[in-house]
Amino acid sequence: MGTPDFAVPSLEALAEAGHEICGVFTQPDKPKNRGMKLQQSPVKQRALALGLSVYQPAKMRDGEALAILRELKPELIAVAAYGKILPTDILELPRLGCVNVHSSLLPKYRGAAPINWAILNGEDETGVTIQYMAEGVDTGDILAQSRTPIDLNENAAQLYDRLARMGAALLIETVKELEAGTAKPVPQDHGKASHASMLSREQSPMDWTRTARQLHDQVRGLYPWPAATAVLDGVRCKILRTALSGETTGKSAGTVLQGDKKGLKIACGGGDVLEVLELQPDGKKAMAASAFLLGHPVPPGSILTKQE
RNA sequence: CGCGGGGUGGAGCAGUCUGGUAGCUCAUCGGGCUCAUAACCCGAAGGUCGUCGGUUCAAAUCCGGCCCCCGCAA
Repeated sequence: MGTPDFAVPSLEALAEAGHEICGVFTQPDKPKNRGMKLQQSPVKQRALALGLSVYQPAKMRDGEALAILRELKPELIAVAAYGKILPTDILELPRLGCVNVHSSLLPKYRGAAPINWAILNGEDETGVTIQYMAEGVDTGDILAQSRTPIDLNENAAQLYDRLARMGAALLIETVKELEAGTAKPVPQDHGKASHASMLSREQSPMDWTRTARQLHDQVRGLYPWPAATAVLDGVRCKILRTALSGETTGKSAGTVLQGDKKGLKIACGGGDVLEVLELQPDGKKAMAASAFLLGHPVPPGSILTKQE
């Protein structure tokens, strides 16, 4: 059971490992994007390509999903970013249980957007966890965990891909242990739990009174959606990539220190300096900050303010 | 028919409303200056203005069709 790109490597890994996949559950096709065209989830697309049976129940609690699962008689249910909460009767159905691939080091960052929040909070390490599923979201016993450092310039999309692959590999190992009966579930330390809520566009506007590091983390953590944003020369831009210049300045936060073909440097809170490398104006493609500046002068001394 | 922005030398933009020699910044090439330079000065090359058709003496500009890119909303 899964829906977005994150779940695809796990699906592929299970298939490659030779497991019999009796059914793939994913969210129903939904109207998305320009034109509101109906769109299949990445998991559905991959599953169909693999010739697997796909099920897309609208609800998990109305008995329909349960009926399907009773028919399929799975030994194990593996879940990765499915986007639906499974009721107890489903959790108790498979002989080997229900396991979930979660992209954080549980009990930290339970919930919807663990990868983004790890970066937003400036963590230097994260990982993936395979857990038994319990009634509370991401509260189940831990079966396996794998850690990885977060590079200072890695963005959420890059980390997302890495963790998706790590998660898939760890899932396969864990399934092997479950089959062999050697798995050792460990309860979470609930006292250390934290929650990673869904992202929203309200987190996008950059507040230049924050430190360069905080803004850098915001840019990386919100990439590619909803993305950090700033207004330059009256144009709203997604700020896609930044760098910590390492310089310091006495100018007040939000002051443009340099805005030419060599780059765009802005004073942040605490006298730190953030360099904007790549951005995307509304209605345009992503471009280097220096390219944007050729047609949109942002002279040194200008003051950037937080967008409404 | 969800809402909206855009396609102009290699890059980013102006020009379109109020048709009449296609402009700016950067990059490129040549020359100069300099101990030197990614800096500065002089000069040059480079564009079927997305595409098809219409109106007109004349269309980047006005009208209509089509293609492509992107933001929002979901």
